[in-house]
Amino acid sequence: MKARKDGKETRERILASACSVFAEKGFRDATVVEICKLAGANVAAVNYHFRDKSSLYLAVWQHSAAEESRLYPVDGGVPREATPERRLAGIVGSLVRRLGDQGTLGYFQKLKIMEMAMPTGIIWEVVREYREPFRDNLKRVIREMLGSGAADADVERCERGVVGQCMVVKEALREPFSTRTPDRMSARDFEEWTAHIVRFSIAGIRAIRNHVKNRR
Amino acid sequence: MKARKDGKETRERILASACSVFAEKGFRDATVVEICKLAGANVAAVNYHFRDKSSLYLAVWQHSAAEESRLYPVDGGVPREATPERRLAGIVGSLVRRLGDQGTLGYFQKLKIMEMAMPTGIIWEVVREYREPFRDNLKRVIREMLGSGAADADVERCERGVVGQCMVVKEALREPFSTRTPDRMSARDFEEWTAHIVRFSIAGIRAIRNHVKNRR
DNA sequence: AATCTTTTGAAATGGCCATTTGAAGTGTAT
DNA sequence: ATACACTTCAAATGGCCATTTCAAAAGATT
Repeated sequence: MKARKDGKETRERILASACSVFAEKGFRDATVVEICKLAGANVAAVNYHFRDKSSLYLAVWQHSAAEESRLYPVDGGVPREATPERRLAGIVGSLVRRLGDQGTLGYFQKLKIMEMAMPTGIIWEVVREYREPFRDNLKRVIREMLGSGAADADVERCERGVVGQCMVVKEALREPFSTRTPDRMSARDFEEWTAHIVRFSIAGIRAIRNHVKNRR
Repeated sequence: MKARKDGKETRERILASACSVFAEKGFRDATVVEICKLAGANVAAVNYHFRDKSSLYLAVWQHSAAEESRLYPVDGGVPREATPERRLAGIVGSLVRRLGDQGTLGYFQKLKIMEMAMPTGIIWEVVREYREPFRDNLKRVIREMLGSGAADADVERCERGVVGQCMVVKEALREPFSTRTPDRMSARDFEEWTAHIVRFSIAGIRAIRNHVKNRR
């Protein structure tokens, strides 16, 4: 009946603050007080708009996952008919460009790493839903490149390897594991990383293809 | 003057419990009460033997890092005179075998991932000390394989890629990112992963070498 | 303007947890 | 045996934080 707009506004301010605070501190170390202070809202607003901290966290994930697959599609914008090599480049480009997102999505990468390292258990469903199409797509590309002789395990290992290479681009370059500040990475840097990973991986996958052929 | 042995014993029981509890829950979510209960000791014992929770965490890292470089040397047991390819295999083998350690060290890999995702700031010094020789060694191997035309950035990217591939072997295969249970991986599985990563990476590095040559 | 509903605010509640405290217990040395 | 330092213990302390509560404020509807 009575739809007030100010309510939705603070809801979104809180969601935005929650994104950055959760990403900075993790689910456990982020406090509701801090999120609300950043949003210029009262603590009770979290209860009112989201029920509790966990549900707020879930909302952050749902929002971010949806936004991410909108801005960085799983195919990287490369058409399905393209060669597998070009499609691989599209996928890696998407993965790496996400890391450099300066807007609402750069933080989400950190959130994902944290969740991988110490699962809260709150967002399993979301992850499965948004990750499965991505993995399936990447596996399909790799399977084409490997040829018919490849086993599922071969595909899986290559897929893991590609993702692993992309993951460390930014996250592993932090204290205490590095003294570099990855926040300084430019768009050019990300392009170079993408090109590197694609070149490296294409050669790697071909080597596995050859090995598989000789194995039989 | 008066050195009692029972003191050292509970100290070590607490240290052992701390290893597993910290690895299971992370620094923040692990509680002193739980650690002590597992160790069969009183809460105050942490204060007495380690000063506080942070120092206990530090002690866990110092212990684990020392143990790790003892059991899994940075060169993987391959002599310095061996070909870079063989030395690479030694390094990757060390990295991957660590993941499968069933003893006191399997947990430490989780701890490292957590610290990478959400640094506590407590153990920076330890990480730098134990990681630098490892990275230097790996970079040296890769530089040899890349040839003299390679820039530092090329070496760095390859090095990151190799480490990234190793990292995801176990950690990324967990809920919610996978439904596999990596605890079931056998020694054979780890060998296959090692062989895969080595083959993949040698081909990748060669491709980068060729590209670098043509670039000039 | 009067009324209803949505939204906000400040303070209170209750739980969890690291750390402290001071006394009691225990091995070691004289 | 006695004294002494080392070690353990149970209970208290104090801080932090999510969540609740209930009254006040304010948009919407008539």
